[in-house]
Amino acid sequence: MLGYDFEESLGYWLCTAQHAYMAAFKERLAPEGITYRQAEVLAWLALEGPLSQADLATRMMIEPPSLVGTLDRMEALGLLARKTCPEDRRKNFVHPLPAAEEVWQRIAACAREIRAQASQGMTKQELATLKKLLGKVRGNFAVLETLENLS
Amino acid sequence: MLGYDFEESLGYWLCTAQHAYMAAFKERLAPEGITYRQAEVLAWLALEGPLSQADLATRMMIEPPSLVGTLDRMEALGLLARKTCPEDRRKNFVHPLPAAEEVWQRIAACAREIRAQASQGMTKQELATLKKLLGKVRGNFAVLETLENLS
DNA sequence: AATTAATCATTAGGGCGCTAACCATTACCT
DNA sequence: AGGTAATGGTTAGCGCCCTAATGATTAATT
Repeated sequence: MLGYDFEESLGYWLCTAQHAYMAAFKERLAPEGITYRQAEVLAWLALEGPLSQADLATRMMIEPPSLVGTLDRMEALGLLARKTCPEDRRKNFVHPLPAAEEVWQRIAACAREIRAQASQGMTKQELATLKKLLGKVRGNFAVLETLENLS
Repeated sequence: MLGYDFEESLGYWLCTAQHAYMAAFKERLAPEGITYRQAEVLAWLALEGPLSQADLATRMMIEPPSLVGTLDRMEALGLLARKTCPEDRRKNFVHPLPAAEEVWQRIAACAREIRAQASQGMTKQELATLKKLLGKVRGNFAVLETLENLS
């Protein structure tokens, strides 16, 4: 039967921890009437200003087609607007609308709460170690992607 | 603008690390003609034998309706069969079929490879620390769920 | 200048997640 | 026994992920 032993696997711990984190985040977001991905769009726009859809998709680590539906819904909600770039008329720049500002304020508060809750009972040392090791995990896979891009 | 600073957030590291892990896993699984969730079904059945759909959903940390489609597809592929339980005719027990065995062998090998790659360049100490801290994160959210269940 | 190649957004189609609502079956309870 | 939960699986409807293919625009080539 070739037992696999989930508990031993790093993937298991990674998935359950991330699942718990995201579930808590989504739960806090629900009363605000917004989804996680919509919140992330507002976050990136708040941080970097208007972005093209391709740039936004890169930052969110999804493919451009995956973004279309989310932007459609947010546009319908009056949270943002797509404006074609005059210099390159292929591009749409995504602009947050005034209604987005107050929503973003509440969302950022949620994010900070969740962040604090996630690291409860951890020393600064432990937190730094955790981030460092998670970065190492990501790096262990990123190497391969780089090599693939060279072929 | 109330900057949020993604890099500082534990959630950011958690999501990117998990994303890299899962992307690599799915990529290895694709040539086997199977998806991640289908692989997970086979894994649980291999570990615990036939399970009801509700029990399977609990282990996979999803809701029972989310499992229906995946099981339908696997049944169509001839990987498993649903059999109604004689003692409680509400329940379906999910049984792996012979075709699933060879698939599971290859999948388990993939899982072990990814697992090894994820922890490359880490000492046993670091790995243990990482698992422990991830467990702590999960625990920080699990507490709340428990309290909610009491209300 | 005209053709070819690359880039951007979108649609189409499929996989997987959720909640709410619906049956069928079983458990509980007066 | 008979009515009322509670449980197990399903459907319906929506959100979000992917790849492959399309149309529009811009860049690069010859």
